[in-house]
Amino acid sequence: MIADRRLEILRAIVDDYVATNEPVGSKVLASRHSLGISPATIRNEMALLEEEGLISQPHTSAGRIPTDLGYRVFVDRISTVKPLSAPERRAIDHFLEGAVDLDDVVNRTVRLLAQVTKQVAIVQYPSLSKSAVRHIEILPLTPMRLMIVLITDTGRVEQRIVELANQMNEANVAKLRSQLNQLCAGEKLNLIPNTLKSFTEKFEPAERTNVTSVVNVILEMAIERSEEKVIVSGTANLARIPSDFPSSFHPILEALEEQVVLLHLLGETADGTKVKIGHEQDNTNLQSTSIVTSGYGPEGERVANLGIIGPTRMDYSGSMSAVSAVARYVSRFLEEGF
Amino acid sequence: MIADRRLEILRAIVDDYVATNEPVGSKVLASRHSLGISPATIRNEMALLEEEGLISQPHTSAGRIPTDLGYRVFVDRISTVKPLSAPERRAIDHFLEGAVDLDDVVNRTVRLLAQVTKQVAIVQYPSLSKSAVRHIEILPLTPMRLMIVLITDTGRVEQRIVELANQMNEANVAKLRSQLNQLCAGEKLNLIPNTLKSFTEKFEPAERTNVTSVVNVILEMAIERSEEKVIVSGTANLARIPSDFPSSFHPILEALEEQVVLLHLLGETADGTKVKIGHEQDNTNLQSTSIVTSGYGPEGERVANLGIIGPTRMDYSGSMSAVSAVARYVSRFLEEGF
DNA sequence: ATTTGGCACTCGACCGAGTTAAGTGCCAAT
DNA sequence: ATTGGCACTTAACTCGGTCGAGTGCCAAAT
Repeated sequence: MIADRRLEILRAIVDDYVATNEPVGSKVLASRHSLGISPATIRNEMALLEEEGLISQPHTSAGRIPTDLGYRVFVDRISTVKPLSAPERRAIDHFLEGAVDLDDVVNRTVRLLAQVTKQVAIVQYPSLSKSAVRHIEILPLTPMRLMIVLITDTGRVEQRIVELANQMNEANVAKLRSQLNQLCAGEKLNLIPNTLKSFTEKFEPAERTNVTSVVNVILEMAIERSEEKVIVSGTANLARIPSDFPSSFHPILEALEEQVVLLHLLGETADGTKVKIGHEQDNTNLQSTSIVTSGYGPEGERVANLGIIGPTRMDYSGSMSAVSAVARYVSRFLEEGF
Repeated sequence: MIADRRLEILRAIVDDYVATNEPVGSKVLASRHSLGISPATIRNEMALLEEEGLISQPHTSAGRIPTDLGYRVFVDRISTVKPLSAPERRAIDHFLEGAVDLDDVVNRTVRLLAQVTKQVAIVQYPSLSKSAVRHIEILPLTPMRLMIVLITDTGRVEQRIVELANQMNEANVAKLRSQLNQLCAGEKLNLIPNTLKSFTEKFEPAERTNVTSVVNVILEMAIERSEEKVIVSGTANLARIPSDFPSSFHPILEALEEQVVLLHLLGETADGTKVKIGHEQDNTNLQSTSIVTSGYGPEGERVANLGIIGPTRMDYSGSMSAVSAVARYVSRFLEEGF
């Protein structure tokens, strides 16, 4: 069990280090924070904190900096919810006013998040598989070519073009459309394959080839997990303080360009705000960074994640407040519909 | 008029500097390139090149590096089309196979371009205003809410949701849809406002409110220049060689996040491949960079731009070949349709 | 008249020694 | 248990000296 006073000192070290970006020594600590104890006492406590692996010295004659574990303890046991500033509050309350479609919502969100936290923001599109079909539209472009549009209840719209083997007239297209909608409307996407399993069987052989093409495209749109899209904003913030990433941030930028990496980073969607610090992450390119994520989407059924990524030396309280506030607000907005 | 031999020396300096990233002196120049003249002669010529403002010395006892003007002369008068390597050729010939929609095409293009040139790639979506309406679709979501989908002949799809003041039944929606398509199909987007000018007048006052809402949304979609979208890939390449951007590349990353800046950067769409070098650009944040752009789209009517951005010290021949090859290929692909 | 070798000169990069300042650990005194 | 004092460590900075790459210029060679 760690003594309270020692935790208080850890907090002071984290606060100071985050603010100044310089290892903090016992003397400045005593003078800047009024802890009521002398530098010598602080030194004793710091020795113990170091023994526990919560802080370390870059070199013998330098001050201390928190380790990843130190930040972890800070986040879990010390940090308090930092209330957002009035302007931040105001920005978050209004940034989605007048958003026209899902793209717009996601784009505004990622930009706001980057701006408020001064970090790199990441927002995942509401995952298709957890949402339900609102409408399927089939448009004849030419007699041999259809456009299929799939609209989900999260406001997402996917379109594909399908080439037909045989001509298909307007009437048949209309019939197909209404049949498909009758079957699929309101159905969860991951159940669609099951729903359409025996759909093609009802058709005449002459028509069946075309119908099969259409159904296959719809299945593709419904299943396609790889379509889980992620967007990023504020990469410039990485370079704000060059010393944050001593060994060049080329690898970090590289990682941020890979959809797969980002998806893995955001992790499983779930309620609440989560933090991953430095080496707690698998990706070796990102072990000098921390991420703060939160699920969002309709109450009780989080449908995607959003979050920020920055140096391990970040303002955790502020980032966590901002991320969860934005997630809450977007969730509410999505629930209300556009 | 600059003597041929002097140009030959300029070429050698550019080649060497691009390859090594180090100021090049008269001795190495004489040994690496077999120019048939002694270092002393080269020194004399270099003094003249410097007088003309084509090269400069970082400091008195260093070799020479090309100035922006030097690169300009290199690009205009010396550089030859560098044939693409076999693997590059092959990559460019196949990267669009199996692309499913416009998003997919643009995304693949930007990634390929970044990969081939090892620079930051920028691709503009085919501009709406120069393309024509292929189809307008209206879907009733609820009796008070419609979704409008606009499909252009460049394969672009825009959707908006519109709230109605009064209910509207399926039959009326269908009527409206067919009337709108009759009027607009094949029409250039920038002519749409004119086409629909007096459209609402034909309707009963009871219907007119709803029809006006719908028409307004369509006009919004047609006019909306700000919807000109640009995507970027390969920002990690900026950080590949840190010394390329001595004074931190924070400002560059920042500029690359602004749609407006990117659009301005790509400039007017036009045929052919264009190069802007260093200070030839307006944006002060980007004066340590050069950009290579090319228009693409159907023959004779270029509809958007794509290009790359990198340090002024870049392989201009290679970049220009790659950019124009990719532009050519995408144009052909778009012309054929999906 | 051009090219070339030679030579004195310039200036950043590198090296090593010395100094400074921040910070520590330990110990004896409170 | 806390504190002031003190010896110790070490990165960062400074200074002088050397080294080497590169230049410009001039006189000799072609």
